[in-house]
Amino acid sequence: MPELPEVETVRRGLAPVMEGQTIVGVDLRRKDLRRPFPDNFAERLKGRIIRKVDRRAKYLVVGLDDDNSLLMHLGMSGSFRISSGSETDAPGAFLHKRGAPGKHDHVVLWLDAGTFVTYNDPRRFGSMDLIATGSLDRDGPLVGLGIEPLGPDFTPSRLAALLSGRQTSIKAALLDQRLIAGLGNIYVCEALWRSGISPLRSAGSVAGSTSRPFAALRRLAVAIPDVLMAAIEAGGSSLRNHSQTDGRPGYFQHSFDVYGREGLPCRKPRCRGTIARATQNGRSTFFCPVCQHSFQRVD
DNA sequence: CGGCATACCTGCAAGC
DNA sequence: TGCTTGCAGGTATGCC
Repeated sequence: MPELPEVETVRRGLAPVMEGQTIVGVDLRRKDLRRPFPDNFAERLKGRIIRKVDRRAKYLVVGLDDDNSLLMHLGMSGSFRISSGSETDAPGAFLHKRGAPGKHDHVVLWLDAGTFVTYNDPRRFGSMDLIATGSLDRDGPLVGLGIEPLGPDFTPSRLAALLSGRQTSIKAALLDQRLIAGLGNIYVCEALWRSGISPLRSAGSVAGSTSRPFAALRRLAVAIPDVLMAAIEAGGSSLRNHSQTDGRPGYFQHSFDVYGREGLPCRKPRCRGTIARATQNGRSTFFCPVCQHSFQRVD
């Protein structure tokens, strides 16, 4: 998936075409993604006016005029496509016009401006839920999510407090959505590389104390929002399954500094290291063993 | 509770 | 060329 920058890029693509629109038709092409769709999902969406398209961590939060919110997660391979039909088209007509629907087109929303918003997700790790907007902090998938790495709460002392005392690796801690919500495997690797921190170190050893965070922690607290914002500015990143809402294949994959660069030279100025790959918690980690120092390992 | 492995699903690239 | 294998950005669950 799409990590935070990709979801934000999708949000920016969807908001101008969806906000203020009425959902006049819903084509549910299967009964579930990762989980079943909510009961009467299509019926509950039909006729609703879309107020706002927001984002929380990696979730899209679509506020509706009946005070419910449509929560959508793109999983590993979800993407949206926007296309235009005509006012007299029904959702089915759109599919006929285009010939056979795309193989993994699971949901089509038909908006009253004649726009079709199609959700495609080959691996079906995505999800869609309807939750009362007033209960989002008590009910549904947003419950328990950690702080937004681009939000005002994301400060060095807050980050130190979240990480201090933890024996798990800094890599695993940054991936834990209950602590910080929105980072994924790519941007954790990138942020640790920028900060010169080994992904193998324990989270607690990076943090220092809340009142006096270590220098490495302070570098990390800068690198995380920096790398996310750079990716958003670049249009979000895209690997093989992700695409922007207009169908262009995406964008940032050639500008990763460490992710996917095993065996290639480290890009830090004056560093002569070679990017290595390790496995942590079953996932690939890319790092430079020379400039990302490895003392206090978690092995 | 913390930390880790595993499962979910399909597509693709690499290797034989 | 065709088959098999491993790997992929996600979260949820269960086990110790």
